[in-house]
Amino acid sequence: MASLTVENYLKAILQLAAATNSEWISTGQLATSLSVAPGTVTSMLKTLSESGLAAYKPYEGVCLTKAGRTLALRVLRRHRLLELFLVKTLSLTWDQVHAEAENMEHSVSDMLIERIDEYLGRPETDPHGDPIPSADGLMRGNATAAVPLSTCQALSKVRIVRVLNQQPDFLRYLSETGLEPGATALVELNSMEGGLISAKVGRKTVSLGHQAAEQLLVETVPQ
Amino acid sequence: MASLTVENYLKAILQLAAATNSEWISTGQLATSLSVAPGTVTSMLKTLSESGLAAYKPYEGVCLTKAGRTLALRVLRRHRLLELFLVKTLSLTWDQVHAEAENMEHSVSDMLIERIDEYLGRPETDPHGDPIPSADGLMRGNATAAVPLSTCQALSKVRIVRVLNQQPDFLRYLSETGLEPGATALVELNSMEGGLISAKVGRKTVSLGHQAAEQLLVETVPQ
DNA sequence: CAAATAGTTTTGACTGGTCAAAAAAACGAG
DNA sequence: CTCGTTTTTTTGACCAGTCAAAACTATTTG
Ligand SMILES: [Mn+2]
Ligand SMILES: [Mn+2]
Ligand SMILES: [Mn+2]
Ligand SMILES: [Mn+2]
Repeated sequence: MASLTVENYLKAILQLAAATNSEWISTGQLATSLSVAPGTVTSMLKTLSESGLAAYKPYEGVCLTKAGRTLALRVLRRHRLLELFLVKTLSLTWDQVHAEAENMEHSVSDMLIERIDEYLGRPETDPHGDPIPSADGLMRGNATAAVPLSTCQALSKVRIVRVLNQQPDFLRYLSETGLEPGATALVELNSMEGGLISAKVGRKTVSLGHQAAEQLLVETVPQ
Repeated sequence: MASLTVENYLKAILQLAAATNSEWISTGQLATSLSVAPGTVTSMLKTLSESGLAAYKPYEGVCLTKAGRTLALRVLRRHRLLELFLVKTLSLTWDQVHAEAENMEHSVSDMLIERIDEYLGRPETDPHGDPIPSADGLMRGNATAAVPLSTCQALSKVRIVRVLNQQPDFLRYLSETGLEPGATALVELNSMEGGLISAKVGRKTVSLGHQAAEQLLVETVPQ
């Protein structure tokens, strides 16, 4: 029903809102995120508003309605299930699946998504640790108390649960060093002054800048 | 590069040409096949012609160029590999996969298709027995001497290799009766006058009208 | 062969999505 | 507050894809 374009706008609004902890998103943020001219966004926001998918206040920004949020979550669900499916069945790597899912998310039926969900055993997170919205339109898994690796003290034992920066280069670097969701690491050093953090992963010790370590969400593991 | 619409037109031209054994396809045929107004087709044919994908002669019709044929075959390859992949991994039925692949065929990368091809073991035919164009742009498998079931004499033993009519209802009927590609059948009766043909499939005998039997391509099996 | 019919192209219009550049509004120092 | 900067909206234009209906060709058929 909703066009590919509308789906992309709604998903972008949802994700920007999540990333910035604020319901309202500005025209400019959307334009940047979608690589589109600001005027283009303005006109699309009017369209979304007219179709009841978003509330638009000129010069203030946009906010999803119930219906818009539901649709956005459905697209996000398709996206994340597809990512996991491609990793599981075809061994694509986690740095490849995003681009692939970005296109496919608009062209698979609900029936197919249900089959994929079933096949994967109703997973809760995608390959990047991002939560998969449930079939009934809820965003799950925001309960877990994950914190950025950059905030972890030396000697704490942690498990990586989510990666926020999903640039392919960064993801490949993480794969090389073993810092993937599910892996556990022992923090050996966290130096404010040096701006870096070292952790033992497997038998190797890897060091990351704070900037990078902020992008890794971990949960602490009882020793 | 080529839009979804262009891909659909090219694929339709290719398949109409195959179905009618003639390079040239009329505006009207395309309009029917794509469920679009004739005038719409005319203007798209000019576009295809300008981009070097097809040769268009007003009032005569259209014919794919080398480039157009290559692109059409790539789309068809994606379509058929996707169909088989969905059947194999998610147990979709052969009457469901066409609709699904019709949309997905435009949104999967060459890399993904290569992975699927590898995963499936470089298959030569899709779930309907249609040949899968090769990665280097050739239509394979036109060598086999398959004939319509309707032409088979009584007492001949045949293997079903391809189904031409792919209406979901028809396909489901075939599944019920076991007349799927790969299955063998023993022709018990082929009556011109009665206009029907009976064959033993497994332990059951099934009868088909000639119209339906024409849609089943078979190869004879040495007794 | 001419008239009727069938098929095709043209015309004019519309929608959805986009951009560049001009105009307007909001913001933030001083 | 007021001027200059940033952000947003408006304007006018464009492209792809589509339709309905009129105009035109081609093909039948009497
Ligand atoms: Mn997308
Ligand atoms: Mn993801
Ligand atoms: Mn298609
Ligand atoms: Mn098929």
